Amino acid sequence: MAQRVGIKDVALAAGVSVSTVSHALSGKGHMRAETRDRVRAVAVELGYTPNRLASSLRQRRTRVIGLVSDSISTTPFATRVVVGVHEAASAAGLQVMMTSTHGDPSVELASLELLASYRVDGVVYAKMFHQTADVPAALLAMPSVFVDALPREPIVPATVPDERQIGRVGTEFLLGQGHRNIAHLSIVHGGPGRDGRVAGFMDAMHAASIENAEGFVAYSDDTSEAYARRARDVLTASPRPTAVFCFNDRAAIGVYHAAASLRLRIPEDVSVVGVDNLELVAETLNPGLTTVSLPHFEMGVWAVRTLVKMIAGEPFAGDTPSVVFQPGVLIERASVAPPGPRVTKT
Amino acid sequence: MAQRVGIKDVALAAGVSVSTVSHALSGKGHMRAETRDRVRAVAVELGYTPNRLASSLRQRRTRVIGLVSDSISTTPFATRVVVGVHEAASAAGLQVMMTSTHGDPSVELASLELLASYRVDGVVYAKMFHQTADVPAALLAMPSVFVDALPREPIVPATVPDERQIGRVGTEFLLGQGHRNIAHLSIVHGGPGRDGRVAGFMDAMHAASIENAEGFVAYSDDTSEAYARRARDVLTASPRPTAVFCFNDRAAIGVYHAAASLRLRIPEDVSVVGVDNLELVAETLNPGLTTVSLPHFEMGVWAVRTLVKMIAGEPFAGDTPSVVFQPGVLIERASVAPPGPRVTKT
DNA sequence: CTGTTAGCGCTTTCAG
DNA sequence: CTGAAAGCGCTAACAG
Repeated sequence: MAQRVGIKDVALAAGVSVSTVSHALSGKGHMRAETRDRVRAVAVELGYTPNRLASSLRQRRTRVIGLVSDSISTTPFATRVVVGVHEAASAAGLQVMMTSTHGDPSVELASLELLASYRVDGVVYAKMFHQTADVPAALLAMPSVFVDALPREPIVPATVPDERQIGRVGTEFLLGQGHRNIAHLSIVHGGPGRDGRVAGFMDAMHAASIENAEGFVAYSDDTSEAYARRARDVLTASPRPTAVFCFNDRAAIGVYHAAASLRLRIPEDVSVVGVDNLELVAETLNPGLTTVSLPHFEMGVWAVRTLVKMIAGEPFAGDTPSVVFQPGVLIERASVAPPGPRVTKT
Repeated sequence: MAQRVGIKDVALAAGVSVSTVSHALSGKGHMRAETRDRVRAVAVELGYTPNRLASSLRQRRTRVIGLVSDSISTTPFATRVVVGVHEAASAAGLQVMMTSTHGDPSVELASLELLASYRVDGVVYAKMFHQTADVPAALLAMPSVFVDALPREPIVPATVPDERQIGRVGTEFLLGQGHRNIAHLSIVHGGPGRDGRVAGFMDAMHAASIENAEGFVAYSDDTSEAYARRARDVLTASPRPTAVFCFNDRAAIGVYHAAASLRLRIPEDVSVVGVDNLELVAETLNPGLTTVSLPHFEMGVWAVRTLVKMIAGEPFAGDTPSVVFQPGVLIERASVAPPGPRVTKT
């Protein structure tokens, strides 16, 4: 059933040796164009499908990379890095074998060993929330790249979102619209994401000569209900902020709910900016949510591109730019307007 | 760098032959337990990672399956089948190589050939919207299963959502709450999804002895704006429906928007049920959307399970149950309430 | 420019 | 119960 015709059959049919067929098909070495074309013609005629197992075995290179992540779907982010990885891999002529570890170290180890047994050329090791992580020993045996995680030891290249820039971009947009009394609804659970965005918020506020910006940040648990409650506090402060920059889109949903219950209109009474660009959410919200898009797709692409270089033998030195920070980009929708005298909208 | 130790090294270190190592590791054939254990111990001690390329080449079986879909991310559905496929594959000891065709037949062909060259044991061929599709010739050479698509020729097993049941379930829930004047907001573009759900709607209405149910269905284009417009028509009809069953969650969003602009409260003035269970959306909506979940995960699981059987040699006869219809399940949130005298909610 | 030959690392009869 | 040997299908020296 499966491809019966092998390189031998092609050789036979074309009246040449197998090595000639191999050369003709791979284009390596020089040979008479005529022979090459004839061989190729015979190959397609016979419906020859080269056996990559055999060739990989021989060449010690599979053109397959592994993608191990702690989740392939808990969040839309995961999907975006997966897509980025696949697109870049496909562009580089690589296939990808993906495994999901559910965050379990023992299945992670098993996954890595499995990938090793398939002799993948390298692996992309992705986390779904920006964090610092140990480098699994099994990874050291092959080229690998971290995504959305910083290796505790700088022995593996990595890419993460530029959280600080993200905080700055979101805040600056609000500032640019004329807001000055801007609250930042963040999360209590610390980490690179929270800390970076808070820092970016401060940067922007300070740059705009707004003092005591620390006083404008509120901390909440990362659940819709908690956000809604905390947002209510924020929106009932006095003077009431004219805008709130949210840690993520979920927090923004909380602000929408709180605003609705307080009969505050968005964006007339309060502007809101999120982070994540969960498109489904941002577009469902009424009005649409202006938000900073996280660079998940880009991280996936960068990861396989650098992996490709490593596979090609470009050495990774722990001191060359081993981590790149990907910027976020602001996606403008309708949840922001200048502050001040109420603007009427239809 | 990559695993240097081969079966030979293990044999040498254990003082046995390679074939003994092979047997010891695979557990095939009988041998003294002592020898077997010693060999195994040596293997782990040496950090031996069997080379699956070699074994696959020899055994003519890779334990890898292909997953080709027209998109891996346009919709959250895609992700759910991908997850289902991965979970089931992993449970069956299979790896998966995924390729995305972007709906382009030529890249589809290339993908299929690539998978064939890697000698995958079978392939799951998935579409992201329920449809009927031709069977690519390249698929015939290996075991394969269709997902979310019916093959035009019944030569490949397939699984699709039971659209009619889905239509029925959504409608019956509303009926069960006491609604009788129920509108169905559907799409103008025909297909198994639309037709099935409309039919299910009719089934339920007729079973409840409600006549002229056809009159209750409205057709819209599948965009948020169009849905909102059409929903407005529906909600301004007289008598005004007390509930609307939507073709999908996007349509439900349209109803929410229309209701908001008409100052109708959900669920007090109008109940709404969607289809898809886009969780992000359903939970963002205020109140949460009650909706029928589509069986994408289940389809992915079913697909690899039947693929596994086919690979095992269980023949596929075109007349055995070659297509299975997966039911949807109703996910209850807050967008439905009994009709009638207005219920007050805090 | 083309053919011969020796493996890549493993599994599997078939002997011993 | 264990080992020797043949090969899975391909590539890469090396000859011719």
